[in-house]
Amino acid sequence: MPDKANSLTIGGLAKAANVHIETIRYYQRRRLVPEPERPPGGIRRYGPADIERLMFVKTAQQLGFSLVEISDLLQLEDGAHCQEASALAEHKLRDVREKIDQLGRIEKVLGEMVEQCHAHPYNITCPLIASLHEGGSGGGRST
Amino acid sequence: MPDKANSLTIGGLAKAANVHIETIRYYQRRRLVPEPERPPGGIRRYGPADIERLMFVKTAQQLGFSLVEISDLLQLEDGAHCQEASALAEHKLRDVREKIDQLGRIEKVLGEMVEQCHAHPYNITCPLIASLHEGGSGGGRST
DNA sequence: GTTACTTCCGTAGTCCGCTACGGAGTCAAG
DNA sequence: CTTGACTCCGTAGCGGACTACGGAAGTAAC
Repeated sequence: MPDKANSLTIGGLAKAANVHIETIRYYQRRRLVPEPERPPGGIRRYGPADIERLMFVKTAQQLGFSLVEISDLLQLEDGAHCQEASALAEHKLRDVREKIDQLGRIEKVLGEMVEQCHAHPYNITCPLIASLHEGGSGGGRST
Repeated sequence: MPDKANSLTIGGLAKAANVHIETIRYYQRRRLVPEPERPPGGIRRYGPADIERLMFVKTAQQLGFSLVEISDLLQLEDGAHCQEASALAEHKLRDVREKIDQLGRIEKVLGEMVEQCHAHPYNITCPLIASLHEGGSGGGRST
Protein backbone atom coordinates (compact mmCIF):
# COMPACT_ATOMS: atom_id res chain seq x y z
CA MET A 1 0.00 0.00 0.00
CA PRO A 2 2.71 2.57 0.66
CA ASP A 3 5.90 2.89 -1.40
CA LYS A 4 4.67 4.12 -4.73
CA ALA A 5 8.07 4.32 -6.28
CA ASN A 6 10.94 3.30 -4.06
CA SER A 7 13.57 4.78 -6.22
CA LEU A 8 15.91 6.59 -3.89
CA THR A 9 19.25 5.32 -2.77
CA ILE A 10 20.27 6.05 0.76
CA GLY A 11 22.06 9.17 -0.38
CA GLY A 12 18.94 10.53 -2.03
CA LEU A 13 16.89 9.67 1.01
CA ALA A 14 19.34 11.50 3.20
CA LYS A 15 19.05 14.62 1.10
CA ALA A 16 15.27 14.40 0.87
CA ALA A 17 14.83 14.06 4.60
CA ASN A 18 17.68 16.38 5.39
CA VAL A 19 19.60 14.00 7.57
CA HIS A 20 23.05 12.46 7.40
CA ILE A 21 23.43 9.12 5.67
CA GLU A 22 25.11 7.80 8.74
CA THR A 23 22.17 8.87 10.82
CA ILE A 24 19.90 6.78 8.66
CA ARG A 25 22.09 3.77 9.12
CA TYR A 26 22.16 4.41 12.82
CA TYR A 27 18.37 4.54 12.93
CA GLN A 28 18.19 1.34 10.97
CA ARG A 29 20.41 -0.38 13.47
CA ARG A 30 18.14 0.89 16.21
CA ARG A 31 15.07 -0.26 14.30
CA LEU A 32 13.59 3.21 14.19
CA VAL A 33 13.32 3.00 10.44
CA PRO A 34 13.07 -0.16 8.36
CA GLU A 35 15.99 -1.48 6.39
CA PRO A 36 14.66 -2.60 3.03
CA GLU A 37 15.68 -5.93 1.56
CA ARG A 38 18.93 -5.85 -0.23
CA PRO A 39 18.12 -7.03 -3.74
CA PRO A 40 20.21 -9.77 -5.42
CA GLY A 41 22.97 -7.61 -6.72
CA GLY A 42 23.13 -5.18 -3.94
CA ILE A 43 21.70 -1.69 -3.29
CA ARG A 44 18.72 -0.80 -1.16
CA ARG A 45 16.02 1.55 -2.39
CA TYR A 46 13.84 3.91 -0.46
CA GLY A 47 10.57 5.76 -1.02
CA PRO A 48 8.40 8.61 0.26
CA ALA A 49 7.30 6.71 3.34
CA ASP A 50 10.89 6.52 4.45
CA ILE A 51 11.33 10.24 4.05
CA GLU A 52 8.28 10.92 6.19
CA ARG A 53 9.36 8.56 8.87
CA LEU A 54 12.78 10.11 9.14
CA MET A 55 11.31 13.55 9.36
CA PHE A 56 8.97 12.40 12.07
CA VAL A 57 11.88 11.15 14.13
CA LYS A 58 13.67 14.45 13.78
CA THR A 59 10.66 16.49 14.72
CA ALA A 60 9.79 14.36 17.70
CA GLN A 61 13.33 14.75 18.89
CA GLN A 62 13.07 18.48 18.84
CA LEU A 63 10.02 18.11 21.00
CA GLY A 64 12.03 16.46 23.71
CA PHE A 65 11.39 12.79 23.03
CA SER A 66 14.29 10.39 23.27
CA LEU A 67 14.89 7.83 20.55
CA VAL A 68 13.43 5.18 22.81
CA GLU A 69 10.25 7.16 23.26
CA ILE A 70 10.10 7.83 19.57
CA SER A 71 10.38 4.17 18.89
CA ASP A 72 7.39 3.70 21.20
CA LEU A 73 5.44 6.29 19.25
CA LEU A 74 6.35 4.61 16.02
CA GLN A 75 5.01 1.35 17.28
CA LEU A 76 1.65 3.05 17.43
CA GLU A 77 2.09 4.20 13.88
CA ASP A 78 3.00 0.72 12.85
CA GLY A 79 -0.04 -0.77 14.44
CA ALA A 80 0.11 -2.69 17.65
CA HIS A 81 -2.44 -4.55 19.65
CA CYS A 82 -5.08 -2.21 20.82
CA GLN A 83 -4.72 -2.78 24.51
CA GLU A 84 -1.04 -2.10 24.83
CA ALA A 85 -1.24 0.54 22.19
CA SER A 86 -3.94 2.50 23.87
CA ALA A 87 -2.23 2.32 27.24
CA LEU A 88 0.92 3.63 25.66
CA ALA A 89 -0.96 6.25 23.71
CA GLU A 90 -2.72 7.48 26.82
CA HIS A 91 0.55 7.76 28.61
CA LYS A 92 2.17 9.65 25.77
CA LEU A 93 -0.89 11.81 25.51
CA ARG A 94 -0.38 12.92 29.10
CA ASP A 95 3.26 13.68 28.34
CA VAL A 96 2.32 15.65 25.30
CA ARG A 97 -0.36 17.65 27.07
CA GLU A 98 1.99 18.52 29.85
CA LYS A 99 4.57 19.69 27.38
CA ILE A 100 2.00 21.79 25.60
CA ASP A 101 0.93 23.26 28.88
CA GLN A 102 4.44 24.20 29.92
CA LEU A 103 5.27 25.57 26.53
CA GLY A 104 2.09 27.60 26.66
CA ARG A 105 3.25 29.22 29.87
CA ILE A 106 6.61 30.00 28.40
CA GLU A 107 4.96 31.35 25.30
CA LYS A 108 2.77 33.65 27.31
CA VAL A 109 5.64 35.13 29.25
CA LEU A 110 7.87 35.49 26.22
CA GLY A 111 5.04 37.15 24.35
CA GLU A 112 4.42 39.61 27.15
CA MET A 113 8.07 40.35 27.31
CA VAL A 114 8.35 41.15 23.65
CA GLU A 115 5.35 43.45 23.95
CA GLN A 116 6.78 45.21 26.94
CA CYS A 117 10.03 45.69 25.15
CA HIS A 118 8.24 47.30 22.25
CA ALA A 119 6.16 49.44 24.57
CA HIS A 120 9.02 50.93 26.54
CA PRO A 121 12.46 49.87 25.50
CA TYR A 122 14.31 49.96 28.77
CA ASN A 123 15.80 47.14 30.71
CA ILE A 124 13.26 44.63 31.81
CA THR A 125 13.27 41.15 33.16
CA CYS A 126 11.16 38.24 32.23
CA PRO A 127 9.56 36.08 34.91
CA LEU A 128 10.11 32.93 32.94
CA ILE A 129 10.95 30.68 35.81
CA ALA A 130 7.85 31.62 37.73
CA SER A 131 5.71 30.96 34.68
CA LEU A 132 6.13 27.24 34.94
CA HIS A 133 4.30 26.69 38.18
CA GLU A 134 1.53 29.12 38.70
CA GLY A 135 -1.63 27.22 39.48
CA GLY A 136 -3.88 25.37 37.01
CA SER A 137 -3.38 25.75 33.31
CA GLY A 138 -4.63 29.11 32.23
CA GLY A 139 -5.09 31.54 35.04
CA GLY A 140 -2.89 34.24 36.37
CA ARG A 141 -1.78 34.87 39.87
CA SER A 142 -2.24 38.28 41.35
CA THR A 143 0.56 39.82 39.37
CA MET B 1 14.90 41.09 47.39
CA PRO B 2 14.81 37.40 46.68
CA ASP B 3 16.36 34.78 48.94
CA LYS B 4 14.31 34.99 52.08
CA ALA B 5 16.24 32.38 53.99
CA ASN B 6 19.16 30.82 52.20
CA SER B 7 19.49 27.98 54.56
CA LEU B 8 19.96 24.93 52.40
CA THR B 9 23.24 23.21 51.81
CA ILE B 10 23.82 21.79 48.39
CA GLY B 11 22.51 18.45 49.53
CA GLY B 12 19.23 19.97 50.68
CA LEU B 13 18.95 21.93 47.49
CA ALA B 14 19.45 18.76 45.49
CA LYS B 15 16.65 17.04 47.35
CA ALA B 16 14.33 20.02 47.13
CA ALA B 17 14.79 20.39 43.39
CA ASN B 18 15.00 16.69 42.81
CA VAL B 19 18.32 16.71 41.03
CA HIS B 20 21.68 15.15 41.71
CA ILE B 21 24.21 17.15 43.70
CA GLU B 22 26.69 16.61 40.93
CA THR B 23 24.24 18.00 38.45
CA ILE B 24 24.04 21.20 40.45
CA ARG B 25 27.79 21.52 40.46
CA TYR B 26 27.82 20.86 36.77
CA TYR B 27 25.27 23.60 36.17
CA GLN B 28 27.30 25.94 38.31
CA ARG B 29 30.35 25.30 36.21
CA ARG B 30 28.28 26.04 33.13
CA ARG B 31 26.89 29.19 34.75
CA LEU B 32 23.33 28.03 34.44
CA VAL B 33 22.83 28.55 38.13
CA PRO B 34 24.75 30.92 40.37
CA GLU B 35 27.38 29.67 42.76
CA PRO B 36 26.91 31.57 46.01
CA GLU B 37 29.87 33.08 47.83
CA ARG B 38 31.67 30.67 50.00
CA PRO B 39 31.58 32.26 53.48
CA PRO B 40 34.77 32.58 55.59
CA GLY B 41 34.77 29.15 57.12
CA GLY B 42 33.44 27.31 54.21
CA ILE B 43 29.99 26.02 53.11
CA ARG B 44 27.69 27.56 50.53
CA ARG B 45 24.02 28.10 51.26
CA TYR B 46 21.06 28.08 48.92
CA GLY B 47 17.49 29.33 48.97
CA PRO B 48 14.12 29.03 47.25
CA ALA B 49 15.22 30.97 44.20
CA ASP B 50 17.85 28.33 43.54
CA ILE B 51 15.29 25.56 43.75
CA GLU B 52 13.07 27.28 41.22
CA ARG B 53 15.87 27.92 38.85
CA LEU B 54 16.97 24.32 38.90
CA MET B 55 13.47 23.13 38.27
CA PHE B 56 13.15 25.51 35.39
CA VAL B 57 16.23 24.06 33.78
CA LYS B 58 14.91 20.54 34.15
CA THR B 59 11.52 21.41 32.71
CA ALA B 60 12.94 23.32 29.80
CA GLN B 61 15.09 20.34 29.03
CA GLN B 62 12.12 18.06 28.82
CA LEU B 63 10.69 20.49 26.33
CA GLY B 64 13.58 19.93 24.01
CA PHE B 65 15.82 22.86 24.82
CA SER B 66 19.55 22.28 25.09
CA LEU B 67 21.50 23.67 28.02
CA VAL B 68 22.82 26.39 25.76
CA GLU B 69 19.31 27.44 24.80
CA ILE B 70 18.23 27.32 28.39
CA SER B 71 21.05 29.56 29.32
CA ASP B 72 19.75 31.99 26.69
CA LEU B 73 16.30 31.84 28.20
CA LEU B 74 17.73 32.43 31.64
CA GLN B 75 19.46 35.54 30.42
CA LEU B 76 16.01 36.90 29.76
CA GLU B 77 14.97 35.99 33.25
CA ASP B 78 18.05 37.66 34.60
CA GLY B 79 17.36 40.85 32.74
CA ALA B 80 19.28 41.90 29.71
CA HIS B 81 19.26 44.93 27.52
CA CYS B 82 15.94 45.31 25.89
CA GLN B 83 17.11 45.23 22.32
CA GLU B 84 19.05 42.02 22.42
CA ALA B 85 16.59 40.54 24.85
CA SER B 86 13.60 41.15 22.70
CA ALA B 87 15.28 39.81 19.61
CA LEU B 88 16.16 36.66 21.50
CA ALA B 89 12.72 36.44 23.02
CA GLU B 90 11.07 36.77 19.64
CA HIS B 91 13.23 34.05 18.26
CA LYS B 92 12.51 31.74 21.16
CA LEU B 93 8.86 32.60 20.88
CA ARG B 94 8.84 31.29 17.35
CA ASP B 95 10.54 28.11 18.51
CA VAL B 96 8.06 27.66 21.28
CA ARG B 97 5.05 28.26 19.07
CA GLU B 98 6.30 25.74 16.56
CA LYS B 99 6.78 23.18 19.27
CA ILE B 100 3.31 23.83 20.57
CA ASP B 101 1.93 23.45 17.10
CA GLN B 102 3.66 20.14 16.44
CA LEU B 103 2.75 18.81 19.85
CA GLY B 104 -0.83 19.84 19.19
CA ARG B 105 -0.87 17.70 16.07
CA ILE B 106 0.55 14.75 17.91
CA GLU B 107 -1.93 15.29 20.70
CA LYS B 108 -4.83 15.28 18.30
CA VAL B 109 -3.82 12.03 16.68
CA LEU B 110 -3.01 10.31 19.94
CA GLY B 111 -6.34 11.43 21.34
CA GLU B 112 -8.21 10.10 18.35
CA MET B 113 -6.35 6.86 18.62
CA VAL B 114 -7.23 6.36 22.23
CA GLU B 115 -10.84 7.05 21.42
CA GLN B 116 -10.85 4.61 18.54
CA CYS B 117 -9.32 1.98 20.73
CA HIS B 118 -12.05 2.42 23.25
CA ALA B 119 -14.68 2.40 20.56
CA HIS B 120 -13.68 -0.86 18.92
CA PRO B 121 -10.76 -2.65 20.47
CA TYR B 122 -9.19 -4.32 17.51
CA ASN B 123 -5.89 -3.64 15.94
CA ILE B 124 -5.57 -0.15 14.63
CA THR B 125 -2.82 2.07 13.45
CA CYS B 126 -2.17 5.63 14.25
CA PRO B 127 -1.29 8.11 11.52
CA LEU B 128 1.17 9.89 13.72
CA ILE B 129 3.75 10.59 11.10
CA ALA B 130 1.28 12.16 8.75
CA SER B 131 0.00 14.37 11.54
CA LEU B 132 3.07 16.51 11.52
CA HIS B 133 2.68 18.02 8.13
CA GLU B 134 -0.85 18.29 7.04
CA GLY B 135 -1.42 21.84 5.89
CA GLY B 136 -2.21 24.67 8.31
CA SER B 137 -3.29 23.41 11.69
CA GLY B 138 -6.57 21.67 11.21
CA GLY B 139 -7.16 20.17 7.79
CA GLY B 140 -7.15 16.61 6.55
CA ARG B 141 -5.77 14.94 3.47
CA SER B 142 -7.80 12.50 1.43
CA THR B 143 -6.44 9.40 3.08
C1' DG C 1 38.40 15.72 70.64
C1' DT C 2 36.70 11.75 68.20
C1' DT C 3 33.46 10.11 64.98
C1' DA C 4 30.32 10.31 61.22
C1' DC C 5 28.40 12.89 57.81
C1' DT C 6 28.77 16.60 54.34
C1' DT C 7 30.84 19.73 51.40
C1' DC C 8 34.31 21.04 48.13
C1' DC C 9 36.81 20.39 43.99
C1' DG C 10 39.14 18.35 40.26
C1' DT C 11 39.40 14.63 37.29
C1' DA C 12 37.72 10.54 35.07
C1' DG C 13 34.13 7.63 33.34
C1' DT C 14 29.34 6.77 31.27
C1' DC C 15 25.41 7.00 28.20
C1' DC C 16 23.12 8.88 24.23
C1' DG C 17 23.02 10.33 19.66
C1' DC C 18 25.35 10.82 16.24
C1' DT C 19 29.64 11.31 12.78
C1' DA C 20 33.88 9.76 10.71
C1' DC C 21 36.71 6.33 8.53
C1' DG C 22 38.32 2.55 5.76
C1' DG C 23 38.02 -1.03 2.67
C1' DA C 24 35.34 -4.00 -0.28
C1' DG C 25 31.52 -4.31 -3.45
C1' DT C 26 28.09 -2.10 -6.98
C1' DC C 27 26.78 0.57 -10.80
C1' DA C 28 26.51 4.00 -14.66
C1' DA C 29 29.08 6.53 -18.13
C1' DG C 30 32.29 6.65 -21.46
C1' DC D 1 36.55 -2.66 -19.07
C1' DT D 2 38.21 1.18 -16.71
C1' DT D 3 37.02 5.12 -13.97
C1' DG D 4 34.59 7.58 -10.52
C1' DA D 5 30.80 8.01 -7.57
C1' DC D 6 28.14 5.75 -4.43
C1' DT D 7 26.72 1.85 -1.20
C1' DC D 8 27.58 -1.37 2.45
C1' DC D 9 29.26 -2.55 6.87
C1' DG D 10 31.88 -2.66 10.97
C1' DT D 11 34.29 -0.19 14.16
C1' DA D 12 36.09 4.00 16.27
C1' DG D 13 35.69 8.71 17.75
C1' DC D 14 33.13 12.91 19.30
C1' DG D 15 30.14 16.31 21.82
C1' DG D 16 26.55 16.97 25.23
C1' DA D 17 24.87 16.04 29.66
C1' DC D 18 25.64 14.06 33.31
C1' DT D 19 27.61 10.71 37.23
C1' DA D 20 31.16 8.66 39.96
C1' DC D 21 35.29 8.90 42.70
C1' DG D 22 38.67 10.28 45.99
C1' DG D 23 40.86 12.99 49.19
C1' DA D 24 40.99 17.16 52.02
C1' DA D 25 38.43 20.24 54.80
C1' DG D 26 34.16 21.75 57.34
C1' DT D 27 30.47 20.78 60.95
C1' DA D 28 27.39 18.60 64.09
C1' DA D 29 26.63 15.29 67.81
C1' DC D 30 28.36 13.13 71.41
